[in-house]
Amino acid sequence: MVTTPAQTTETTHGATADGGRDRAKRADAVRNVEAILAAATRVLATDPDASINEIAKAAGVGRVTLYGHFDSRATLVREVVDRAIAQTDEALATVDLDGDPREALGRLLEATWHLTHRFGALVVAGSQVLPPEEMSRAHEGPAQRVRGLLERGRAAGELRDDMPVDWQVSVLQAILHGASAAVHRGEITADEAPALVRATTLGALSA
Amino acid sequence: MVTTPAQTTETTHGATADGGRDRAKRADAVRNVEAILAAATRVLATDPDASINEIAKAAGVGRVTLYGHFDSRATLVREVVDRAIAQTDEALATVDLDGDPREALGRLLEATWHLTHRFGALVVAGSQVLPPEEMSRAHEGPAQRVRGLLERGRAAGELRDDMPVDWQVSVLQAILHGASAAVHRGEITADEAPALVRATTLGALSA
DNA sequence: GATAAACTGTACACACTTGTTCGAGTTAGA
DNA sequence: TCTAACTCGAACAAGTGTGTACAGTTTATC
Repeated sequence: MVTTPAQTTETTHGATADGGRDRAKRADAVRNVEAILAAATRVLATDPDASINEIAKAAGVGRVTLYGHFDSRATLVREVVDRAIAQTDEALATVDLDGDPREALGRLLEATWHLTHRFGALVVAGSQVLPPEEMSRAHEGPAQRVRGLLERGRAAGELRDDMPVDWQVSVLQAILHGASAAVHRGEITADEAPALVRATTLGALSA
Repeated sequence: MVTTPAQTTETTHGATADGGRDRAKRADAVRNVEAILAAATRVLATDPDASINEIAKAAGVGRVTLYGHFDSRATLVREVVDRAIAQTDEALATVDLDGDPREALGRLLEATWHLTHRFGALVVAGSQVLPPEEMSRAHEGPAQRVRGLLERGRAAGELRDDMPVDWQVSVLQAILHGASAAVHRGEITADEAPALVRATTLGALSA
């Protein structure tokens, strides 16, 4: 699902606020917004300090065009982080978390791995421009899903319950990010990563 | 062991290169160099983008004084990272890695945990200004120690050997950094961290 | 006590980034 | 076809950070 930014302020070269226009946004404008968001996601995932100029170039648009769609770098980063979290939540929503907790955890990890690898350092970029509560709130949906499954596994005696569940969520995230970093360093391949993440995480969390 | 920077270029206010002076560095200069290195370590461990100004203030010296001892921000960061790695290697050298591999791993993790928590994002700061090979080389000593122990545990059948040993080294590092981040977020305390790290890592790596 | 080493605040130059303005050209959609 | 939406390069302003120069002050060591 593609979300486009709500432009609530007038842009500098006369483009009106959404509320004031007689018709929907032009097709090339819609395409450019999507190109900017995709480029920002890609670039910020590996370099959270990337400039507006670098993002605009990666998107194939001018800086003024980017500013025509996003009020500031912070606005763009917020939009990109929100989209990533929404896509994560949406992808996790399709994962079957019923049945055996350990098998469900394996399925969850498979889905989550791809998202973590794709979004990488985006969280760092977000942390630099967004307040901590906003970042925390953004993460709550996906984290709650994971926590719910871990609670079920602990209650069933399949996952260890001698450590805080929030710590277990952190471990899961740490292993996922570590796998992404290892792929970037060339130590493992992206194909090998899911199985390694699954085996390692299940080993760490199993009763 | 304190290492001081080798000043191979003349500084702006006439201080000569080490080779050219008739006597050792003054005591207050030695003290300032140590203050700068300690401040840089502390500041960069939590904010890898910290400016020269922030580091100088934290060290209680002027910016020009800092530039008197270090040619550039990159030079300072390199020195700080090298010191951290040397201190890590030195601390690990005192850990008894003989006997039962799992127990030895527990002792290694206890020592490593403190270092990881202390140095935190220093690695990020280093990665931003140093070439990848240099960062890799810097890590080789400590990583080799860990790898050696893991190989021994694998050969003894105590640690799982169905995954690459370099991946296991990455997992160990990921869990350590994850624990440090969890302490910073207030999810666990620094006192709880060692036991959690030990239990989780042994779970993840045990046969 | 003398003197060189060391420190410091101020100022400057340069580079980069963010955000804005302008005027001209292009494009999409009615 | 017409026109408003949209794009864009150039230029500008402001801010930040890095690194250098200067001149005066302070400190340590012989």
